[in-house]
Amino acid sequence: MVQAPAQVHTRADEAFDCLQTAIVMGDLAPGEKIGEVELCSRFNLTRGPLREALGRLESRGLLVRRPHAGVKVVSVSAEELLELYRIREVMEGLAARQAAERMTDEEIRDLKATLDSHEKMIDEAQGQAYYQAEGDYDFHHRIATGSRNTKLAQMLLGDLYYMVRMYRYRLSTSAGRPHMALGEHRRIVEAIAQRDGELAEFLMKRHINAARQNIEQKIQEGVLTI
Amino acid sequence: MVQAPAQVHTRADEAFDCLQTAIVMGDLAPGEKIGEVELCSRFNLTRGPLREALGRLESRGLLVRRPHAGVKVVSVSAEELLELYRIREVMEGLAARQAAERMTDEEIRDLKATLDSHEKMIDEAQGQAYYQAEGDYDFHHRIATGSRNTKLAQMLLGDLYYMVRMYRYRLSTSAGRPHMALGEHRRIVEAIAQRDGELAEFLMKRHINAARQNIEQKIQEGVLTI
DNA sequence: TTGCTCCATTTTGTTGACAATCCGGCTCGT
DNA sequence: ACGAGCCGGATTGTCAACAAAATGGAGCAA
Repeated sequence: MVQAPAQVHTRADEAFDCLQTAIVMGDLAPGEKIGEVELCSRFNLTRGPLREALGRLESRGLLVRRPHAGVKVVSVSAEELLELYRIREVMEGLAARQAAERMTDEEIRDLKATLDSHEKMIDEAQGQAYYQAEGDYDFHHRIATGSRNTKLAQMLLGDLYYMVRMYRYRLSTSAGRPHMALGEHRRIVEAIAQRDGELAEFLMKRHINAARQNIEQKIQEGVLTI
Repeated sequence: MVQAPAQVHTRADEAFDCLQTAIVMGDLAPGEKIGEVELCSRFNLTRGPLREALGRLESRGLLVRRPHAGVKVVSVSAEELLELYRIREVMEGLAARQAAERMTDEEIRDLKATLDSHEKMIDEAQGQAYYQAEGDYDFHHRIATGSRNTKLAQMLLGDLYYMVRMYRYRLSTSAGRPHMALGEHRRIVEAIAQRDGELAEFLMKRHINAARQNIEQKIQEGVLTI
């Protein structure tokens, strides 16, 4: 979807991608228990590759599987969603620090350009928070890969983001935050451009902390029901 | 092995555990390419469950798989091992902080008792750094679960520790560090007992940072060849 | 009526065989 | 002699049928 797979030749990879996007997009509701044969008919697969993909998904924590009892999409509680942001805070803080130390000048230029395009998108489609959500993901994606920390990027991109995005589609970010978030992004990039890792880490942690508090507030207001 | 699986009924789980421990213990050398049928005969399995386990292992980053070309155990470079410690630093720092806020009094008592038994083990089998390594793992394991952060514990226990342990068996920790590490552990537990999350986080980060520097130094000395 | 037990159906777990793909060695041409 | 193309063997990916286990309902007893 957003992360173009190099080449998906095998059926199992195909099944994996299909299921993953289906879960993230909400086509498969959290807590929903699904039979293997139904999934096979829905995605035109046989059970062999499907089971392999199921194993991968389970290992990533997107679904749980009880022996002989079937699989069901994982349902994350409000508390667990907030915990996810706590993890993001420290991990992306590290990513920002390492990105400041290791990103190439060209990557930093691209990053700035990305922010410019995000700003245009926000201005054009104001209120359409969806684009902001995608843009936000794009920003954090670049920082993660820019850290040159293979495992860190793998954990952020492969584990955390999918779980977060799973809820992004449901709870489009609040109206006021896109502009604020963009400003925070700009300051982070500035710190990276100045190769100030410590500052970049601090700003990134504060940025994600703000996002978490935003969600927390909405939950307390009863706007968000998870 | 060290983590008794609740109940491994399915063959795929069995295969997963076998392969995982085989990789961690070094029975399957990093970079070694292995055929599916050979694995089947070695662990008395059929290819179905094996492939499912292989998918899970790949998803966890313990082995890589090229379509139609076979699987090979992942080989981590020295730089990547150090990067792993950087990730541990921030994640376990968070775990320590949350553990200080959320562990029950009983869990803290158990944690102290664990340290006492570690001390005895170190005194009895001095030089035998192996026990220390296991004890160290046990300590960090308890902190991770004590954080009450499901995903955090899952990522630490399911992803990072296995990769770290993969090298622990090869590069038994240096002679002097066990005693020092134990002292650091004690101070961390003290901070947790006082419910001082901030201090616990700081101490844990410094503890892991020290371990990282220890490894880094040994690599530069040429003692460690990875 | 309520609870338990037993049974049948459905679903999962497993197996072995089949088809597609890649790697190594060989032959042939220049 | 050296490189390119080709073929055979082996290995992986896929499939459909078989066996085991659990859920749900029906029947019976209290």
